[in-house]
Amino acid sequence: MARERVTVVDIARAAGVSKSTVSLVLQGSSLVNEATRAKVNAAIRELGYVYNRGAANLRQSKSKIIGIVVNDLTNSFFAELAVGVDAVVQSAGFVQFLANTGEKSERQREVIASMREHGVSGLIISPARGTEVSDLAPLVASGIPVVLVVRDIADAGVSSLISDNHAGAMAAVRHLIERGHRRIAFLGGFPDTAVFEARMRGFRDALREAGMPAVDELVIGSAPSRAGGVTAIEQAMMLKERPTAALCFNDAVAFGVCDGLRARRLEPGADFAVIGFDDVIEAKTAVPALTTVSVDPQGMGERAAELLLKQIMAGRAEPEAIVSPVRLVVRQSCGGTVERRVKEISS
Amino acid sequence: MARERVTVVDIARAAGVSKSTVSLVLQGSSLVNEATRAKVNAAIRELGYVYNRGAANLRQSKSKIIGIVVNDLTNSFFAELAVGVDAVVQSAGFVQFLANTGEKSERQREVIASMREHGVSGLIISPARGTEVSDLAPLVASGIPVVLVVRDIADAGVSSLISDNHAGAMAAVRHLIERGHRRIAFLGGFPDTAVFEARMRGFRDALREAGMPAVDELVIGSAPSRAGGVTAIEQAMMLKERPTAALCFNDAVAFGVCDGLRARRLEPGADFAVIGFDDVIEAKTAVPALTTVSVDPQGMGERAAELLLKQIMAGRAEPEAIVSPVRLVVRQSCGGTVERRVKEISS
DNA sequence: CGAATAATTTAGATCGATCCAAAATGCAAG
DNA sequence: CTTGCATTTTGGATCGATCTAAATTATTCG
Repeated sequence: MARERVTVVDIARAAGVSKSTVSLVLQGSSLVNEATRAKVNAAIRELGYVYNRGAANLRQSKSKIIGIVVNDLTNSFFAELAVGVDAVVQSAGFVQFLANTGEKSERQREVIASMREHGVSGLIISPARGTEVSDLAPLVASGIPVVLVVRDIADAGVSSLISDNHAGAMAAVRHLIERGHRRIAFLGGFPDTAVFEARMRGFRDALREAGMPAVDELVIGSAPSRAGGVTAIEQAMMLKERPTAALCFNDAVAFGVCDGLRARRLEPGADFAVIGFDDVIEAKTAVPALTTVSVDPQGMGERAAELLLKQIMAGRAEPEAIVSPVRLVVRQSCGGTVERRVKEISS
Repeated sequence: MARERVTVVDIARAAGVSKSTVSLVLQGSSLVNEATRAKVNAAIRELGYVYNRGAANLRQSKSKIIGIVVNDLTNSFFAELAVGVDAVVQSAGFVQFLANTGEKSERQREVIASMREHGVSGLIISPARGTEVSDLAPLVASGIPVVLVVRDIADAGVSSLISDNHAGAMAAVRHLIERGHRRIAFLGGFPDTAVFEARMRGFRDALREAGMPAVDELVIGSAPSRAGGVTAIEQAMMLKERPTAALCFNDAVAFGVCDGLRARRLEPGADFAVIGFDDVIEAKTAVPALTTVSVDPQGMGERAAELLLKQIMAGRAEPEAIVSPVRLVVRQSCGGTVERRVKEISS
């Protein structure tokens, strides 16, 4: 196998036309006669021609590649985000370079550089923890469109698409208060991130609004993972005055909290109210189904991709900062008996 | 911003040398004098030069891109697989094109074609359901290295890396029998897939080995998801003679089965033994921790990537069919009290 | 039928790097 | 101060497509 590459010249020869004509056909130009177009297409099929996008890009100096870099692909939130991006991007005729940084900003620098070398025409980035404006500076200076998702970086000078973490957290806590809870914990997440900060502020503001004190020992950070949730709830249950409900940093933490409760023979939902954040797919089917603030990761990926494509098409666009509305989906884990009751929040 | 592209010629001019010399420096050639190398590197930094890999690829007719196409990225098994591939591939200086087919073979055809046009130098494919040899034929005919993972396709003429599904299922069922279970179900998965077939065969063979009858009504297919697991266990518990244990098609199904059991006030582990398949990260931290046949998705991704890279380097390699060993990790969900007892199976 | 106009087709330069063969330079020995 | 050999550097062709401007062919019409 592995025979010589078939090029436009080969198929031009086979079809008895010039390579220019072949190029026209490849681009679906209307300038070319039906009969010749048919001849050329026949030759293309005959010789098993494969278009060389790299060569075309070189001449046109633009590509149909977009890059997406995520901080943790093993977290299904980000996997779903990537799926959303992929769907939009593919149907626009682009392909995506996907890289996982695993929260390491060194690797993030490398992969962004690598993507630039490959000539991506736009980049969607969910920044690694601790990413600074200076990490992104050379990229934004180059003028290629960038959309930040999930985590914003102040003054980076690029578009961003984040969810309304503050409003979501407030709505969740209000709901818990309405149900009669008076000792509510905020569990999980790394305290030095903007997302944590926003959700925690929502938590605090809702308590203040209800005239309830914010007890510091009820805010317990941890890794934003299932395992982190287990340790956070364990710590919470060691307190003299235990909480009766918790808003969790994200769904993974919430699942861990449920696990940890069961390990102490407490039934999530019945004995202790748990609310998550993100609404990953498993949230709906878990038992008990998880009450959570729905961020719709896949939809967010789609919107990020659309925003990026818009900017790519427009050439030069003003950076937009979009805050995506969020809604509380009440399921069983917060003691609700009402399935599928949905509260619209917004912004 | 968005100024003119800086090319080798520009930096050659700035450094007062020829573009050939610059090219040599870029490739880290030892032919070039230390002093000039320094001058060139200075100019590169000064002008903010970005290497154009596309142009280089054109001349060298080889790229540092590998493609990975997965059938369902929202399944964390495949997300982890992709992470494993990414890790190896990145440290070998490659980047990965990742595409999600969502089990649609039409989309699979498109993305494979697109990747070929972009000149990937190798492809790792976890085929969509119902992929035929003919779907892959043009690809393998082109001679570019391909590694099939997770699902093999007979006679495709390419390398494959699958887990030892048969041995894994047998070990799991043997374990359940040792614990005294006599009515064991096989739950979840689409019956028309090779993976299902292999795992089910292992299930049957272990029963036969123990002289136990294989009861058809105890084999219940479903979607290979958490939701599918819920419906499968519900169906199983409707039988007159209920099972006391189940081997599940994969971990997602197993989690669903646990959910379904709880919904009936049965505690997985204590009241009913559940064994999964794959060993996704959550298996360890779930409560009860899931006994499962460990496939190590991330490790599998790494090995697939290594195999592919080997073939790319070798130019032309014989297709290998690797069956990756698998081990039963006994945790709590099968009623075990022994934590972290590990049985090595193999093949 | 020939000029004018419209519809097709094409030669050759070009994108940004690599590679080859050949030229330029440095250095040691005679 | 050459000659000979090793070390560096370089011009120009090349990869496979696109693009421009111009050439060719077809069609219309007075």
